[in-house]
Amino acid sequence: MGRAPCCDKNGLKKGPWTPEEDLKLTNFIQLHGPGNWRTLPKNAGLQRCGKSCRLRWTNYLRPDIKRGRFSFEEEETIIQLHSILGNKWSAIAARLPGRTDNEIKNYWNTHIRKRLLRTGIDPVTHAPRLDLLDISSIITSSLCNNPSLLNMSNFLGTTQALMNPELLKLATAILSLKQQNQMPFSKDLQDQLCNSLLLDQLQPLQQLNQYQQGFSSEMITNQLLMQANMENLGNNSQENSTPSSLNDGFVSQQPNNMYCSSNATVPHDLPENSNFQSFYNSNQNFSFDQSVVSTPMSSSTPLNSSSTFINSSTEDERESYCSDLLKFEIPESLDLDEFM
DNA sequence: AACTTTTACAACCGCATCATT
DNA sequence: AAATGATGCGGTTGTAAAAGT
Repeated sequence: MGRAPCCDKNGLKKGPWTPEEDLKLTNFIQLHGPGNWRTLPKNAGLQRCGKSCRLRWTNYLRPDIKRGRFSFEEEETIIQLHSILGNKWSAIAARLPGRTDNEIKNYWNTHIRKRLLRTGIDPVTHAPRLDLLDISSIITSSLCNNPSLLNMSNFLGTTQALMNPELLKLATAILSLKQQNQMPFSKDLQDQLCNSLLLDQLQPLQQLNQYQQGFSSEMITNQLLMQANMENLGNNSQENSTPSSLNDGFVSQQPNNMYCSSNATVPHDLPENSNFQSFYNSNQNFSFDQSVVSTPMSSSTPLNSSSTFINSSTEDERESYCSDLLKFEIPESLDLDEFM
């Protein structure tokens, strides 16, 4: 299929719009409607291409655009919708009256994405960023080599201590070599080194308040243990001696997605293979607010019609809320940018 | 106060898709 | 069926304002 340029660029203005141009465009559209974008600029007396006019109108001048700060609920909605729809900004915008796809995309990239990263959530998968840490191999190894790690507080403390990126890199490198039998040390020395890294020479264990309460810590733990066990089964049948009590106690759920809503109903229009669908299938007690996840294209019910807004919430408050939801924080010392 | 860096967001670009000829 | 044109969409860039040094 051929694709002609949207307009003749010669002599056409680019860059920020002036108030005069805005006025011309607004007046013309109010009088004649948008009509044909290609011919509009000429008819409206604008030295712009039609595409530029369309963008200016749809993203900025349209009278039904809600400007100003995103409300807390809008933000929550964006996050939930993004976890289902991905970067389908127009689809997300369709469920947020008065907001444009461009605005939501910008807000995502400048605020939400960063906040999710800070709180240890992968903004693409919406799952805890375990990918940051090749932690499963560490846990697998340490569990097998040191049964005392089965003590939960030790386990979690170790996990948190490993957030030190330098130690983490060292530990993963050593374990990687160890798994490939490429360690230039004796087995005893290897085990000693691994255990030392994990237990003895790391930072002092920190308070684990955040990990010791709420379902989220359990979910994370489950996921870690699941991964550890899976790798154990797949990679090392000889070492597959993890006590069954480990499975019994913790590997009962496998949540992939950390978001849940207290007043939950079930979306019914999701693709069969969507992450959400698989999550939902295995977690029927989790679901989403119908007001948030409405049937695409069939519902234009405003999302905020009967909801409580928290417009005054600050960035910090929002972050705090996010952390409360997720109960999973990466220490400040961990440089997330390094992993982006 | 001057300079540098970071942040926020408007605008652009190129591709995909749909409609029309 | 193929070519062409219009529009929609998502990724990226440019730049003004704010924050930091």
